[in-house]
Amino acid sequence: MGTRYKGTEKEMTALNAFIKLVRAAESTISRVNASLVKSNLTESQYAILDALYHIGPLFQKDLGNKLLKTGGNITLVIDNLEKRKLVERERREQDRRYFTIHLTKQGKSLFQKVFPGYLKAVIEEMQKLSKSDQVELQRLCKVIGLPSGASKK
Amino acid sequence: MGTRYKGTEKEMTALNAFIKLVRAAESTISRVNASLVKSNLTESQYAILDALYHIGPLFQKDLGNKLLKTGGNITLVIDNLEKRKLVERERREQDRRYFTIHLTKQGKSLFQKVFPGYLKAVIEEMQKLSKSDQVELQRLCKVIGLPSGASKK
DNA sequence: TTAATAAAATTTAATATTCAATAAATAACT
DNA sequence: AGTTATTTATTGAATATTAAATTTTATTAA
Repeated sequence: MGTRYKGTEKEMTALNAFIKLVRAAESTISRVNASLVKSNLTESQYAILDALYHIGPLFQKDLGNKLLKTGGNITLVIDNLEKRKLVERERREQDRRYFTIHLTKQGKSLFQKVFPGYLKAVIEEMQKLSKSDQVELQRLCKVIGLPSGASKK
Repeated sequence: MGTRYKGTEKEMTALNAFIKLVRAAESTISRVNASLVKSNLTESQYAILDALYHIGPLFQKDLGNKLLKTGGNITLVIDNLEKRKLVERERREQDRRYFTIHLTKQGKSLFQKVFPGYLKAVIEEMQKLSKSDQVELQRLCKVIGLPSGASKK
């Protein structure tokens, strides 16, 4: 496993930690996503429905920030969701640059149908770790996820 | 942070661990990938050059398995690398279904130019954690990354 | 040996993703 | 007011990604 590169111990530790982190995330995501196949939702589409359901209507800009995606990407995924009438764009009258995206009745209903299976898949993945290890993983990932130099004032 | 969903403690722990894992991986990847911009390599292209450099020539099938990508995807990324003359396909005479992919001189040279910066970026990311925490992260991710039911005989 | 099966790679169609350029609307400034 | 700058969203071009169908080659079975 890990890298074949032979370097200093410090390099090897960092490289192996990075590789295992990325692998763990990617393989877990792909298994969890299998729960979305039945409803013909992609991961990106699901992520948007999830945000809208649990947070409420959002601007495209906010969705992009939350999901770490570019504006162009959000535009297209919203387009595809809108074609299926799962979400709607609504122009904001106070500031017409914004579109508020909200779930339609069908979008809400589809999400409610899909979420339990998604949650179940996540739990199945995470239960490979004890509860305390899951908490430990949260701690480590929280640090790693911070933007570089976040500790600087 | 974490999910807005309100469920049982077990659900919340699993969901938050999953979300933080995915976030940590994605945000780290995007920062590390910034080191590839100068050389006009995408993440996928870099991953293939890396594998070929550190492991040696591989069949497309092997690359797909190693990188967790489909055959169709590998075909296209190899196409794009081949256009830039960074890799070459070589038909295997013993079994003409296979192509051996190997680095060209230019591919090897480009990789050698890019790798130090990539490694530096990885180290910078991982040094947010102490060495022992990096090792701990490896341990947790190794478990998480295993296929579900891997413990079953 | 022929027929069926399997395996590696390619192609096609659909969606995703980024970056860069553009359009439209608002905000800020003189 | 009028110009400039900023912000949100869209578009276009390039690459990525998957799933499913197809092609080519090799293996197995009858």
